[in-house]
Amino acid sequence: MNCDHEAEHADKVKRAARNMPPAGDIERLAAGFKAISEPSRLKILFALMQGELCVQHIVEAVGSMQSAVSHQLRILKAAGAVKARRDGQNIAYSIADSHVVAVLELACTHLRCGSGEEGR
Amino acid sequence: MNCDHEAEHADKVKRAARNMPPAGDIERLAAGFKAISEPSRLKILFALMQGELCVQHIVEAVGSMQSAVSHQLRILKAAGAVKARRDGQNIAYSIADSHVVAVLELACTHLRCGSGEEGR
DNA sequence: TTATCATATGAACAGTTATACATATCTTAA
DNA sequence: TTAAGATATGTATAACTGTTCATATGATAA
Repeated sequence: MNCDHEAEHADKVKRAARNMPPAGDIERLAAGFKAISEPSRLKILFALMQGELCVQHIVEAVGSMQSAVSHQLRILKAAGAVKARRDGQNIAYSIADSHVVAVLELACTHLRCGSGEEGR
Repeated sequence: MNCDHEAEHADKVKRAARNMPPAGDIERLAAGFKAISEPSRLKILFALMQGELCVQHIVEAVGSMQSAVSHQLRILKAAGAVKARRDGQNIAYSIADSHVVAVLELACTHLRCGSGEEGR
C-alpha cells in the first residue's frame, strides 16, 4: 500500500477525511442530484424554465403520460427542485429557486450542450 | 384540458417545445447528474477536491472496498467528472474540470450543507 | 522471466426505480 | 348534493444499478 508520493498523499487523505461533509449532507446532496438525473425529469425542468405551468401543460410539453409526470413532479418537489401552488382546479408548478437553474446551466456549459434558453 | 390561464400557458408550452434541448443533450445531462448522484461517488469527488489521489488512497479516504471504488471511478470517468493519469504502478485520479467543483458547490449552497472546503 | 503490487473487470445478487394502468382525491360548477 | 375535470396515488412489472467476490490485466523489481 505504497504509492510513489506516500507522504504527500497521506496528507491529502487526512485532509479529505477532515473536510468530508457529514454523511447526512452527502446523502441529501446525492438525493438532490438523483432527482435531476433522469431525462424525464430534466425535460420537466426545462419546460418549467419558461415559467409556471400546470400539470396538463407539462404533460403536453414533455409528451409523457399524466401519471408518469405526476410521479416525477412528486420526486422533484420532494427534492426541493420545484414548488407547487394550487390555482383553482389546477396545480401550477415552477422551479423552486435559482440554484436549480444555475446548476442546470453550469452542467450545460460543462457538457457544451444547449441550455434550453437560447433562441427565446 | 383547460386550465385557468389557457392562452398564456399555451404560449409557454410552445416556447418550452422550441427551447427544449435535443434528446441527446438531455440524456448526456442526465447521465452526468446520475454519475454524481450516489453517496459513494460524491465521497470520492469530495476526497479529490484535496487534489490528485491514487486509487488506494481514495479507498482509504472514503472507506469502501477497492473494487467498489474502481467501479465508481470508471463511472465518474465515463461521465467526464474525473480524469486518470498513470503514475508508475499507480493511477492518479483528479477532478476533470472546474465545472464539476462549481456544480457541487452550487448544490451545497442550495442545500445549505458543508461544501467540503471549510476548515481547511 | 517470475513475483508482487496496484488497478480493472466479469458475474451474480439485492435493492432501487420508471412506467403504465386503474383508481382515488380534490376542486369547481350546476 | 351530484357530475366532471385535474391531479395524485397504489400496484405490478421490467429495467437498471451498487456491491461483493473472484479473477484478470498491467507495471515494476529482481
